[in-house]
Amino acid sequence: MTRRVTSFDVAARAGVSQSAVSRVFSGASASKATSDKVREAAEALGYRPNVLARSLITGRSRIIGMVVAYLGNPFYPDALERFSRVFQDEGYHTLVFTLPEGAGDTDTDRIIQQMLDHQVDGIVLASVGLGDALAARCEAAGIPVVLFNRGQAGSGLAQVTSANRLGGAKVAEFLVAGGHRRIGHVAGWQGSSTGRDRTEGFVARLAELGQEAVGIEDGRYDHAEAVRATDVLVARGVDALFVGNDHMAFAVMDHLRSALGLKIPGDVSVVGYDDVPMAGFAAYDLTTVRQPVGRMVKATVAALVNQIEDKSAQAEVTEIDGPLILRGSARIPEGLA
Amino acid sequence: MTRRVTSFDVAARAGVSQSAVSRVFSGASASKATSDKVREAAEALGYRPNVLARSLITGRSRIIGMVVAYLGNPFYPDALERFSRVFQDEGYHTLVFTLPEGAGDTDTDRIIQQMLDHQVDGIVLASVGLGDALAARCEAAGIPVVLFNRGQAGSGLAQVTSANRLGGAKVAEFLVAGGHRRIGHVAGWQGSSTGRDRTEGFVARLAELGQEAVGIEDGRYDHAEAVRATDVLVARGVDALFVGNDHMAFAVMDHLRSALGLKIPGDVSVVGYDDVPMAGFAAYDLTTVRQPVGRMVKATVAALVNQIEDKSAQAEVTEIDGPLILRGSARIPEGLA
DNA sequence: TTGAAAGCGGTACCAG
DNA sequence: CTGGTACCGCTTTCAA
Repeated sequence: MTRRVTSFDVAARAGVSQSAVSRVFSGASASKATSDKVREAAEALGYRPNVLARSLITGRSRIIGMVVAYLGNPFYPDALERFSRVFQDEGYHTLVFTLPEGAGDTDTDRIIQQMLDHQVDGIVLASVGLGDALAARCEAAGIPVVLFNRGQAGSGLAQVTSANRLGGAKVAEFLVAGGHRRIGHVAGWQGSSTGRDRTEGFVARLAELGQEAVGIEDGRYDHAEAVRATDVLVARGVDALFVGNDHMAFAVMDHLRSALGLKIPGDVSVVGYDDVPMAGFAAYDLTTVRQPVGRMVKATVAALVNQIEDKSAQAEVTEIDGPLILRGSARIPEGLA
Repeated sequence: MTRRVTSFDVAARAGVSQSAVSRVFSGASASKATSDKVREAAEALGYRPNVLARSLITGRSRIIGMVVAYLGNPFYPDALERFSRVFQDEGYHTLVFTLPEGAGDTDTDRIIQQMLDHQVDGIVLASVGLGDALAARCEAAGIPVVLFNRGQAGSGLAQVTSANRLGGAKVAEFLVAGGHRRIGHVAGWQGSSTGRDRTEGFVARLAELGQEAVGIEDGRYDHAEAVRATDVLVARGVDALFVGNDHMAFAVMDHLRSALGLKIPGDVSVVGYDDVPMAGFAAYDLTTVRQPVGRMVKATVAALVNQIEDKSAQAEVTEIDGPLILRGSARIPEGLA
């Protein structure tokens, strides 16, 4: 293990000052002649600037802290993968923290603390709430935070979601147009903005169409809960089910078919939300609402980078709109889909 | 945004030297009196040591670089989650890199380079090969590498896998004991040690039991390929299928049922490998081989930390053994399961 | 044990 | 544009 090559080594070999080397690699002004000499020497020596030293003085680490909670829901690995890639393209790197199952404020606190210790330039919280105290700490430290796929009213935090209310409304339209008159709803966790918004949009549009849900049960984004909710709704004789997210929807369809012996579609139509990769399976050929994950991720990154680079930038609340595509095996109404 | 509190501030307030503060926080020798004064002052000021500065001088960042390739396969998000947690417990943090679909050596090269730039203390490659040149670079930089869930013969790299050969053999026993005589195999990618080993163990034990597979097709860990392979094998009249991993197995079962209209079990039994969370679905109540993910992760972390802390430690090849549990909906032989 | 001082490897401001 | 120099915040000898 040979000693690290430093900018001094490069300077010596190139016959310039160490400052010159620094300028060349930090993109500051330098004549072409100097630049060439330096690059050549660096190349020969295998020199790479020390990121730590740079961060120490500039005060920016080019590292983003990312907190993910539900990696069991295929939506998040997908998002994580995109994040890491997009950040990389922007010259940032991703320090990942996962939150235990029943994590409390203490856990979140510790994690945030660790991020601050590492001088992250920004934080992405994927479906994780942030206590007001912590938000304040981040603000005091001057670290931008963006909430991904979850809003927090009045938090003053930047947040990116998709048009969940609109999505919920579309599902209502879809099912009603499909001739369903006994529609049930296995809701996403009502403690989350995402869950609430979808439900709200759904219920509101249903009412506009002169209908009311046969029943609404909170599935809490949990398989077992979703199954329980399904049983309740099936007992009330639903002919269609709107499930708060695909992860639950798979379990629900599975339960309907295997345990309850119902046909989908036929006995009951099911519509999910998220369009996670698994939706490709034939047996789970779910009618679903596509979330524009790609654009959500890009918007999140943009919002973060924006705040990092321009400290005066406002924390904005972004709602990604767009063609929420419905498709799949539910009884498809004419003119829709 | 107030200026960061430094060890000097704490020193001033505690009435000691800055060195004293440093010692207290780096666990070096200090009298109880000093220690108390310092801690109190630190507490009052909200002081936290600057990780970057510390890393710069110590040469250890306490950051692990982790490269993941197939986040689409539920096995990996699960592993990632465990890694991040176990590393956290050990006082390390996880910098995540994802590899694009058809990533070549260039991509891996760039990623490794970035890790080196960040002075990671160690690298975990989850199912990603590492070119010899790159391995050499890591070695030169004195950075330990551990291959997770994939071996690379003669690489001299530390690697952790489970007993894949044994697992494959157990599947052979299981299916034969279940009375199957026309067994097919949708293999895991034969370019991977994991895939090869499972297949080898399977084939060898089958031979010992006086049987031969009706057919072996490489599924390449890909849905479409697995489905294609399934068609081929079904055409040959298989009554049982061993699929190289659960991710493919779900697609295979799905195809068998939905497209081909076969009953599982009944027309054909299916055994997968990995025991990813989805296996809990009733319709996909897959008979599967459980990989001891938890222990694999712990072993990987241990191997890495070991090499980091004791530079003279050997890069070991670990094969996690243990009760590979078979279960699920396949035709279950007496005395097994 | 303790404090003073020398770095770790860069960046940024300075005068030239 | 260039080189000299202070400094980022901490760890680590070294004497005292």
